Amino acid sequence: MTTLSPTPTFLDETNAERIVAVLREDIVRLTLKPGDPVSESETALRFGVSRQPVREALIRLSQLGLVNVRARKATRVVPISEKAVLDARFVREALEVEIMRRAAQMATPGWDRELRLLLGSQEEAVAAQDLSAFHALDEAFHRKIAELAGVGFVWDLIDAQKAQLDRVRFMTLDSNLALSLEEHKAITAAILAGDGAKAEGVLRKHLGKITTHLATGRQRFPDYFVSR
Amino acid sequence: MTTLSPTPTFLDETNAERIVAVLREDIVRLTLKPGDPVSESETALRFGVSRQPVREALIRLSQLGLVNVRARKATRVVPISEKAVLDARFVREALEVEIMRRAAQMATPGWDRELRLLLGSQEEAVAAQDLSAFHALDEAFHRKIAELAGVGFVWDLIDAQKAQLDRVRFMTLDSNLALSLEEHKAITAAILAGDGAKAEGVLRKHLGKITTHLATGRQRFPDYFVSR
DNA sequence: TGCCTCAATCTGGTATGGAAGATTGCGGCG
DNA sequence: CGCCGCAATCTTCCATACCAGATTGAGGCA
Repeated sequence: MTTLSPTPTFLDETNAERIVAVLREDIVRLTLKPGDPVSESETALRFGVSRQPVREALIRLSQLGLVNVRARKATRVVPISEKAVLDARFVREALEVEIMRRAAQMATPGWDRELRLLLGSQEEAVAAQDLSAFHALDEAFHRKIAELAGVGFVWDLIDAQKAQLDRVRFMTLDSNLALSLEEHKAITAAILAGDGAKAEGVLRKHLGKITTHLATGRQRFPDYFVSR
Repeated sequence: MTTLSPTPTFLDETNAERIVAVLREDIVRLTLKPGDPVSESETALRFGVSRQPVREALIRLSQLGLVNVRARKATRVVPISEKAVLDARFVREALEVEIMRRAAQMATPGWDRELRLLLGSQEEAVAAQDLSAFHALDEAFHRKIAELAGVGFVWDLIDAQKAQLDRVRFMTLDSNLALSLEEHKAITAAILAGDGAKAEGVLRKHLGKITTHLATGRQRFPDYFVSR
């Protein structure tokens, strides 16, 4: 039974916001499976609140494309759609390519330390084969580059897209951490060298892996996908 | 007094959705000015509904970055922030550059007719100096390219960003329609010729105009902007 | 057996009232 | 005159009740 943290009442965080965070995690990690119904009243019971904050959380999640809310029809976790995933990839790639270009232009020697720090932590995660740690560090790495390039805001958008992509990633439990780390290193080197085109090329390949994950994921969990 | 269309009840469109559309337009067209309070109860009275659908509309608008909803503080139209506008431009440019590249790669002779049709309508709007018609056609043109490139979905994201940009545009009443039309023609030609780099170049310049609008807008309406 | 009908029960959308924190303005005091 | 405190009034957030359409399942009929 998930209950809302009664103690911290973190700043002014509202119930609805906490519910969004929990449900989003449930959906991305496939605890709530694609197609599962997410009833307002049941969810309200689960969190020990009324329907209202749940309802508002679902509105937010629907804007993230994670649930499908229609009048007088059951709200459901949206099935994974190949098109939606590829669209999300398109958006992420477009945004992050531009970030890479900008980062390569702006790079200063001072960046070296910050990036190598993150790469070091990734080394450890790879050595320990700690998937979830690496996943978190992966995100931190990409976000850090955006922040260094002065467009940290953009990462919030990418994060929204990533929800679609992460569901696929969690289906396949992408495990080639060493390769990802190598690509991160290549990206870092290209940026520090001011070679935007190189960074762009590596990034596109880096992100392209989602297509193979998509195929294997679809094979392993066909009923998580929208029929076509 | 704005009242909700009582007749159509368009499909299953909900009150909250209609309110979103109206308020968004009010904000983008500066009928609701940056900093203006948008009270739940007053807005409910205005639309002749209860506070609940208004509240949900405000949640959606806050996710679009148009209003600022905080617990127990007055909800207000977010002031225009130079950074937010430039961020929105960054996002739009990144996405649309990628669309242009893709469009140039995929272009077929069949596209010619569709695009020239829109350009023709724009000619008329320019001749009539009909700003709002041109504005609508401008959006239709960019959206059409995205659709032709098979990524119409992406335009929904751009549309969300455009809300920030359009507020500035409405402040300055950008009137150099002829120049915009010329750029549209250049973009069309580049795409049909398969010259992605050329299309990208023109587009970047096309979108770059926002910076001058930002300057003049800030000069004319300083109190619409966030202080810094 | 198979299908059709209808009622019980589900769904999300809306209305309303109350609660607690924020804001505001007035009145008293130094 | 200026400042402080408090009460009236605002705000959003949440709980509860009700509504109409959708779904479902059981029962009756052919």
